[in-house]
Amino acid sequence: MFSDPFSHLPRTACRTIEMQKGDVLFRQTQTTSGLYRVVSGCVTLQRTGLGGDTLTLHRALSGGLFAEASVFSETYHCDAICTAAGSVTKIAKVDVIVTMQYNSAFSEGFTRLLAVQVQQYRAHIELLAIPSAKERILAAVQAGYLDATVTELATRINLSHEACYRALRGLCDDGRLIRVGRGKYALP
Amino acid sequence: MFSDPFSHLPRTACRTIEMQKGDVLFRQTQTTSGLYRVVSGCVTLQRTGLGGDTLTLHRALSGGLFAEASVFSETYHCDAICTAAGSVTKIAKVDVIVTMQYNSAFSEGFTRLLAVQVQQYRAHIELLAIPSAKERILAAVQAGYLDATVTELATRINLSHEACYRALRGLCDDGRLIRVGRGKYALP
DNA sequence: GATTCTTTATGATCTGGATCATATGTTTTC
DNA sequence: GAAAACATATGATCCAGATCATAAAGAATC
Repeated sequence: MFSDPFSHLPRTACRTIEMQKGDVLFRQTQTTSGLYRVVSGCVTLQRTGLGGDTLTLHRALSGGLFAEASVFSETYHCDAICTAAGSVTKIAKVDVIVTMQYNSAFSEGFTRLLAVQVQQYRAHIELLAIPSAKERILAAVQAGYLDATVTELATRINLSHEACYRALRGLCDDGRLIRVGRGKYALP
Repeated sequence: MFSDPFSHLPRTACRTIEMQKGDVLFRQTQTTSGLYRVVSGCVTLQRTGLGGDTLTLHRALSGGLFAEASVFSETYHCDAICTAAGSVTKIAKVDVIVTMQYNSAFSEGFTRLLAVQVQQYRAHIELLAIPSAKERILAAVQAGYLDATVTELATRINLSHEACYRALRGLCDDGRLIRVGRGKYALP
């Protein structure tokens, strides 16, 4: 595993912000000032269309970054709203830009981090395209998605938890998965 | 719109490769030598698990890049198989690495390109999570997805074309979309 | 220009997953 | 330690989208 590229930044580059549900971190069209990492809680990125309808663009959870592209843009392209209380670390855009220019380890690390995310999102999109619940779950287990609760897995792959449990049982009946304990499954 | 960062590379960095269906561009565990852009045709990235099952990680179409992360890795993490005849441009890893270090316009452009892709994939994943066909299609039209055929739109958002057409009609009946022609729909 | 192929479009039927309902076991809260 | 909340798990029923079938229109090929 690779170290966090943001550790190359000056300590002053990172500022922790506490947030309550409903707090707005930034608004669309505001001048960009930084990117963020969620420490705890949840932040939803969304955009409001001309008709007033809200389009959700991302839900950033604990450990996840968001607004990376703001480094390259004058203004934010959406709103960031706290949807579960917690805290975020704001990483100052100025420091990111300067460090990118003068510290190649940071520059490379940041780019690598984005490239790996691209990989992961592409794979996830392919997985979501698998029509059958059973096959999708098997692929998800193979891809290492079952690292928390089964209900979280279900949500993550767009299934109800009932469908998820049933398919897990079906896969065990088929000998394609092994139930090693309550909520725990392994590949044979 | 931003220019292609790869235009900063020396001309010798890019090599066009013709491919037939079934051709292998690289194999998992092979030493990395470059990343690719699809000129025409289709390339599928896949990984074979211990059980012999194949997991599709990405389908790269015309204009799309793949194997960006190979720049940061010793070996390819999957196989790249041609699934529709055409050609790809192979971009030499060595040139990417060197240009990244000495040409900040390239470095920044490449990083931006990845950041924008992250944004787009995240938004796509949120869209795929919309349960109802009608709402998913409306969101897709709002997000600009209906830029080709309705059947392509349907596939892209994991719906059958029949469900897609029916939902489009429903949205028109509701006054939430306007049918401006055969296969053409606009927002009110 | 005729033929073939593809896209658009619709109706009927089927089905796999969603929803509803319930129970048990585990974890968290007080 | 008791109560509340949450995760795991299952059965029954429902339903929204998939599948099957068909037709018309438009694009591509010869």
